[in-house]
This record gives sequence, structure tokens and C-alpha cells, in this order.
Amino acid sequence: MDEQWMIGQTSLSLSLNVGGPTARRGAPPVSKVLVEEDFMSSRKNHEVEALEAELRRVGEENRRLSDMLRALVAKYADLQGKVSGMMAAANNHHQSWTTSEGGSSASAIRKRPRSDSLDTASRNPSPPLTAAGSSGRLAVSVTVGPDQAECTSVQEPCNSKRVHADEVKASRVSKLYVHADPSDLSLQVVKDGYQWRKYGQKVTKDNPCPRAYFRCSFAPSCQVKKKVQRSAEDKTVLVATYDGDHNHAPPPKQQSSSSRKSGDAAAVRVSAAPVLAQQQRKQEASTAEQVADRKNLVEQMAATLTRDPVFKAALVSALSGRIPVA
DNA sequence: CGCTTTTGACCAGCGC
DNA sequence: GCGCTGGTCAAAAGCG
Repeated sequence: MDEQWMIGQTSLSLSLNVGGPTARRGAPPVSKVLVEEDFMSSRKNHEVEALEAELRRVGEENRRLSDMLRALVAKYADLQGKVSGMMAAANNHHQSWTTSEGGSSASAIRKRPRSDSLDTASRNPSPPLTAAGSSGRLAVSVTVGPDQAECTSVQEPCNSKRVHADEVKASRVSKLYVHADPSDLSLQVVKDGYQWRKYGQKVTKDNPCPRAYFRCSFAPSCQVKKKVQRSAEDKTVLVATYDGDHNHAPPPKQQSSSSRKSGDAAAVRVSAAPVLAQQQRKQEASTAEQVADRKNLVEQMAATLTRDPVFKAALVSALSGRIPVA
């Protein structure tokens, strides 16, 4: 987003001209003055004073809100700078990651050898982890990218296998939070454009709601896994944990909708919402794509803010104290 | 008939 | 070694 644009919009969105043109001193409607001048003169003076006071108050409110918006924009610019730094660092890290691709793979951390667990997982840029666009659902994704794990090289010998595996795993794990209808007990509502096959369900210790395990069924060699579980705190929130990167493109809409359960039209009406990891790995993206990425990032941020009760409360209190209750 | 889901069993890691 | 826990397998059932 362009903060210059935002600043430029402040006068548009916050110029609350409540008093209207008739509130100006010395410019009353001529026809009314002719007809009711004597009768209305004292009352009009009263109204003009009131309107002037209202105008001053609104102007003050406008100034305060503008200040708030400027502060918000400044904070946004600060955060954006940090994100840019992280992206640059990730780009450097990704280059070294890619060059070390020839050796053993991260899939070697798998506990059990399986016929389908041959190391075919590539380190291709992961497809967009998207927020499901089903009606009324709100999703926020959080990705832990390779840059956020210090030791991600799977070729380095490591004394602690456990720590090493955790680091490798953490480097490819991302979470997606989806607001779902609490009456819908299904864990299938986390639609992200990919085809998933459920292969297990387990009740975990820290959460009474069962956790469902999914595997990417679109490409047999794709080893991406997804865990979906309702949040223990808020059962309307589904937490989808993605493990690994898809080594293929997202299935076309037709194919995605051919699946019996995942055939929800809304499920494929997914925006190509980028997550940080994807942005970090796609420096070569075109300018148009970058603009779209930024737009989606802002949408995600807005969604996050609107879901934050603290933010809402602060906004309500800020506005309620300044907008008169007629 | 082929694919997906369900669900009990099994396995490995970890703490005691 | 034992029990707990998370993750996975695989047979059976369901569905279009």
C-alpha cells in the first residue's frame, strides 16, 4: 500500500462537513429571510451559534483523527520496513538453501520409511497458502519461513537429532486460522484450493476437539501434510497447520471441484493470497504480481485488525467520545 | 468401481 | 522398562 496515498485520503474521508453550507455566518437562505425574518431571527442566531460550535468540534475531531491516521501510517511504514528487511534476508537465505539441494533431504526426518516417502519433495517455491473464501469465513495465515529458523541445512551434522528435526520442520510449517461456523463440526472447511485426503484423526491431550490429518492427494509425490483442529479457546476458529511445500501447482478449479467433498465452489474461489514465505521466495515476481501481493497483504492485515477485539474496542471508544449522539 | 472417509491398531519418541 | 502421546497405517464402509 502506498502510504502517500493513505495520507492523501485523510482529507477525503475525515472532512466531516456536518454543519453544511447553511451554517456559515451571514449566508442564510434568502427566501426564508424575506418571509420569516422577524419571527426567526433570534432563533437563527441561536442555530448559527450552535452550528459554529458544532463546526469547531468537528474540525477538532477531524484533526485528531488525522493525527491518529498519521500515527497508524507511520507504524505501518515501520512494519513494512521490517518486512522488507526480512524478505531481503530470506532471499539471501533461500539462495544458499537452494544450492544445498542436491544432498539428503528434509524428508529424511520421517520417523518411518514408507513407500511413498521417497524423497521427491522439492524445494520449489510453495504455492500460495490461501485463505478460504467461503462465505463469512475469515482466515489469517502465519508462516514460519526458512529465514526464521537458524539451522535449516539438512546436510549439517547435528548432535541433537531432535532439535535438528524440529528446526527443519519448523522451517516449513505454516498455520492458517479460519473462522468457521461452530455448528459445522466438519474439519473440512479449511479450503485452500488444493485437494486433500484425510488419513487420520486423533484426539489430542490439550484439546478436546479431534485433530484431523490430511495429505495432499493431487500429486502422489507431494508430501505436504495438513493438520486441522478447532482452537481450544475459540471453537469457531479452525487452526490448519501446513507441513511442507507443495511441489506442484495448485489444481485448476475444475479439478478441484471434481472432488466429492472439496467440490465447494467457494473453496476454489480463493484469492492468490501470498504469505510471507512465498513472497520471500519470489523475488523474481513481476511488478504486477508484487502489487497484487501487497494488496492481499493489506487485506489480511485488515482482516486481522477487524477481528481483534482490543482494536475494535479502542476504535469504538475513540469514535464514541467524539461523535455527538444527536 | 474408484476414490474418500472412518476408526481402531500400531509405532516411535519422550519422560519418569 | 513402562506408560503416555502424537502421528500413521490399513481395512472396512460410504458415496457418486
